[in-house]
Amino acid sequence: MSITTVQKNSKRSADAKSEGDCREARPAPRDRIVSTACDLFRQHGIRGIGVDAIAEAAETNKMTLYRHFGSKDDLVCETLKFTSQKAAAFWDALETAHPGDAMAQLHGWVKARAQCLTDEPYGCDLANAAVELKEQGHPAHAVIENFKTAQHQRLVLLCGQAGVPQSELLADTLSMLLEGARVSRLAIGTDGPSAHFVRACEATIASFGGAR
Amino acid sequence: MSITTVQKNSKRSADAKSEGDCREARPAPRDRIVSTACDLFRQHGIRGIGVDAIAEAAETNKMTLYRHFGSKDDLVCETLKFTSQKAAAFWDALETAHPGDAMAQLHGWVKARAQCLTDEPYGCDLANAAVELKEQGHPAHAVIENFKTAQHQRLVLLCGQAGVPQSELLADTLSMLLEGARVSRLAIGTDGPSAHFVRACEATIASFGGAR
DNA sequence: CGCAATAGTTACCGACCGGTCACACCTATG
DNA sequence: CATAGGTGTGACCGGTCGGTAACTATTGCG
Repeated sequence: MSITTVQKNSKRSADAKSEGDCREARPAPRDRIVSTACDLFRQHGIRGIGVDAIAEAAETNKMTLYRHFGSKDDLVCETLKFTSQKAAAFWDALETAHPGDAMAQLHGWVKARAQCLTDEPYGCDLANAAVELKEQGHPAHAVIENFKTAQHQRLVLLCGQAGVPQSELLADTLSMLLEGARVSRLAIGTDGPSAHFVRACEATIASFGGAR
Repeated sequence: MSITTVQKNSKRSADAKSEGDCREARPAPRDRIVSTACDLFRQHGIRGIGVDAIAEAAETNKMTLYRHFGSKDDLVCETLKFTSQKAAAFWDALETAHPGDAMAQLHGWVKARAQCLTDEPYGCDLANAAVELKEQGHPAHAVIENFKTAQHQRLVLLCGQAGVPQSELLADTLSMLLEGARVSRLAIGTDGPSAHFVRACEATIASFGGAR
């Protein structure tokens, strides 16, 4: 029970004097909260973790949390935006890895997404939030829709640049394959359909004339 | 507030005398609870609705609910089994619609699933439960895994009967397409990739040599 | 009829939830 | 040194949650 309370207060004053320069100066409370909330929402679900537990895990307290975020829903939105921003870097890395070669980028997309499937078996935070937050008009829905639409548009663009005929249908297919692989991975595990995500994607791309 | 409390108690005694035979004798409490819980879990999420609200919506009370189900988790499992059983009837209907013609059944599967996408925009109850219930060892996970595995095996069998080469990969692909279409439909709406679910499936089947 | 099983009612419990308050604390800057 | 702003602390609030107890009402069946 009390194991979770490891090291909390008077950390700055004590450590700053005893350990001297223990740099890597830990992030500001707000950043710690967002990052920690991200993890805990993933582990327990948005409804499955309380703001008090989040604050404690972030080595701060509920009052500070509410000074930075107006409500739990607000915090949820910020964590989803946080995840979205990290996803944006993925596309940049893809382009620098295969500059100018859209088809190679497409195959790289498949490979990278397959890696995500094994590295992050919890699925997509945004999609999971969409499943969990049924309340109509919840502010998170806008964040989710923007993110998912943007991700899909990037894929549509990539398929178009690769010169594939019916590029939009290919992008739709690949989007559904990824989304389905993630939820299948979560529901049945590694031995389900998601095991053949790469083969399915490659076969699909080839059937669209992407072999050349 | 009190609008929800429409007609509750002394229904049997009063109505039986006044209205005479108002048959269609409403289901037993247990069945009403399971059916109602199914709907409410869909609308608000499993964690988003309380047992008290479920009992009231089922025109009974919490005490009766707990006489039939050991806990809320138990009720959750029963509702998931209930949904699973209804899904089994789907496959029978598919076979009677196209007896002996596996390829026609496969195309019928696509069509029927597309219909589900528009009729039931909330996605798959079992998959949603898998997303929402993160607790390790939750009894629902076994129900979900059994159901998803069984559904996929039926599809594998169907693809095999249709004489498609690489039938298992085709089944995997179609499974992921369906699962992805449902979550995409839920996250982005009707204009997302799920809009082209049928075209994606048909193109996939054709590319596997299923056109003959 | 009389009995047993099922169902309804009310109240209650402890735990936890999101959110707020008042107040003490620390640290950087002037 | 003094001041101000961000931070930590603990108590508190009303509400809701899952689950239980005790008692009454109703029903079906021998």
